[in-house]
Amino acid sequence: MALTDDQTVEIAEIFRLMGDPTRLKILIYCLDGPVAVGDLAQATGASQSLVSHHLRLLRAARILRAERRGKKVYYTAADDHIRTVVGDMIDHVAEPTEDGED
Amino acid sequence: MALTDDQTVEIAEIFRLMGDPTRLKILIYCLDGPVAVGDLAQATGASQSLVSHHLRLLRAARILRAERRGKKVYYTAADDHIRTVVGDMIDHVAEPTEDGED
DNA sequence: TTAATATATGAAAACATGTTCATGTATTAA
DNA sequence: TTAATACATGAACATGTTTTCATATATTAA
Repeated sequence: MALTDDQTVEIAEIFRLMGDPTRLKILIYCLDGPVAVGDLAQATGASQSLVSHHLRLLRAARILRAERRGKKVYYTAADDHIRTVVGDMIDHVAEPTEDGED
Repeated sequence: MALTDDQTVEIAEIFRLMGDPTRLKILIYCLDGPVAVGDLAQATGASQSLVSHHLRLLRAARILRAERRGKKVYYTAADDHIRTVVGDMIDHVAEPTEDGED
């Protein structure tokens, strides 16, 4: 399968956003269902401000989607592709390597 | 599934490495079989030096593996998890979004 | 050995990113 | 309106990353 240059850059951008530990933690917490910003800050141990900054990037890239309910804003994974990619990577790290070089 | 902090950081590191366009191009070219460094430089349009620098990072993270044959060094994807993750992401970009927000 | 080819590497320049702090906006309740 | 809660954002600092350039190492051939 051949990708255009734009598509490659687009994919790289998504991987890049997943490539920061704080942001990845936020993303993983949002995989199973909507989580409020405050709860994400608590769960990750990051400041509310930092979580908001990261959420903005994840939202802009359509990795997460936001939904306001009253005072709180809840974030969820945008689609199942995201869930699958992260799930595969978790398998990659959890399982032993093919060639036994662990 | 709960991940340790170390595992999260490890996964983020792999995503981060996939998150640069030049590096991702190199990785994608290596998915289907061994490719020599010079050919990667030609295919990506990057300098030989830059390709080598990126290859070192991808090799160190066990995303790619190197194999020398004579004067040339060939690089391939280290295992099928990598192929799957990149494949899923290609699907993610190639296919329309679930909610039609395209 | 010398020359030619192929790849790797160290240092520096140019650029990008994560984080904090202070402050701004939105929502609800009194 | 005022106060309280929840989240968002701009500016600045600190740190990290990508890229280039020059040079080094490895392999083969003459």
